[in-house]
Amino acid sequence: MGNMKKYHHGNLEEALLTAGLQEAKARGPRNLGVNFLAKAVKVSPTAVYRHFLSGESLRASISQQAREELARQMLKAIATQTDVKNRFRAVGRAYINFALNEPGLFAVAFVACEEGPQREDSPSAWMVLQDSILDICNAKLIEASEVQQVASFAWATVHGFATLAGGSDPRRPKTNEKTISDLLDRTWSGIIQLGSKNSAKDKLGAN
Amino acid sequence: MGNMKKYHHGNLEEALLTAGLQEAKARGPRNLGVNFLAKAVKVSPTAVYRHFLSGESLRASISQQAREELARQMLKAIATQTDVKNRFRAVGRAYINFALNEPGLFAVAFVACEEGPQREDSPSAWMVLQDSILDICNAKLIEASEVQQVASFAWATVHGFATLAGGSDPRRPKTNEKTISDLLDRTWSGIIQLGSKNSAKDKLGAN
DNA sequence: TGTACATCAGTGAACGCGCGTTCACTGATGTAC
DNA sequence: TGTACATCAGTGAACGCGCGTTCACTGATGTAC
Repeated sequence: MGNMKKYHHGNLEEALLTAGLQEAKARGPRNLGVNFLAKAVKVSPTAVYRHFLSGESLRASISQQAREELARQMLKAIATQTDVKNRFRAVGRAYINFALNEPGLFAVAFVACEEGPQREDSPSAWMVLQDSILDICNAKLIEASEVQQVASFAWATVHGFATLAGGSDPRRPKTNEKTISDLLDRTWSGIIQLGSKNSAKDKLGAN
Repeated sequence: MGNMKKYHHGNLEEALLTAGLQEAKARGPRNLGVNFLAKAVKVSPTAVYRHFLSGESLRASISQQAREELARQMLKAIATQTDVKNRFRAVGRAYINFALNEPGLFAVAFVACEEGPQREDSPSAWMVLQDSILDICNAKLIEASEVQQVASFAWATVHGFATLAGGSDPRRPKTNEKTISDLLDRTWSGIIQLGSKNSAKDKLGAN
């Protein structure tokens, strides 16, 4: 078997997703269509519809896999860190590194899909990031009421930098160590602000 | 004249851009092609090539106009503010408001164009934001050496939030006043960090 | 243990569509004499 | 002031292409008896 030409493919669904991810790595979201991917896997376009409702849902699945790959890299980066602050930095850095090292995958991960995936992301990049914020809360550096706001802020900063730095704009930010480290420093400052929101209120006046 | 059917259109270039922006407002980047826009302006597709080298360069021009509209709204928002901090907040808020109020235009403004525009953005959203950071520097709240880093950080945060909040992700951040205000507070904290980088270094140890 | 048959996972040809772009052309405009 | 002509800005038909999707089909697989 193995190299025998088989009529039945074996695991076409997985093969399509793999081909999609490979193409995403190489060229981004441009070619993630039914005909293209069917050709890549040496299968007729019709066969795709045995495994996906439509081209759009195939794309949604590929996009989800890209997000999950991002989440895995974030988990891997966080694994070795114990300190709350370092855990957050590791998450942020992994997010940014993913965007810089795999711009195609990153773009595909966040293309606007008409159709959402039917299962939840697992692991979920958003959850990994939020968990790192919850850790900060557990360490009493922020309050429970702040968690959502902080998560939005942190996510926005990291995602924005990743998007801009990985883009084609001539004004795009530098991507050296210093810039990224500085960005995470400033993000950390924004997260804990002036200790906590309450103490900030006490120490400062209005505005 | 006026409602007379003219063979010569008059100002087809401008008409194409206007139609493109209108379509961008309504439906985003999906339909900004030669055939579609030619039809919208009631002109044969070929006529487009009298004014643009290719469909791609037409798209690049539309995208540029969208960015310039963003920049104008930022300028308008900043006009009434004198305080450095409020000027920055106004810029950031205008950026976010634009993304929320005109998601189509915002998406078009930042689509990855293969081909860059031939003239510089004018006004340029990036420059407006950077100018607001320079103001902060002039007010001695940050140092000249920090300006680029701060600009990257501020841009990333605001752009990231705008992108995520305007997207379709079910986890997307809330877009109420409180969330946005909090985001700008935290961004401000990150900008000025602990007063200035030097004083921070003095007060804190390594890491 | 072998055979009949339902089910499943593919094939291959064809569809209509919109895309960007080209061609040879023609109607309108403006300028030189 | 009128006419001839170059130039410019459009027309309309046609290209090849890749897209998503459908159709009637056939080869392979697995299960019942």
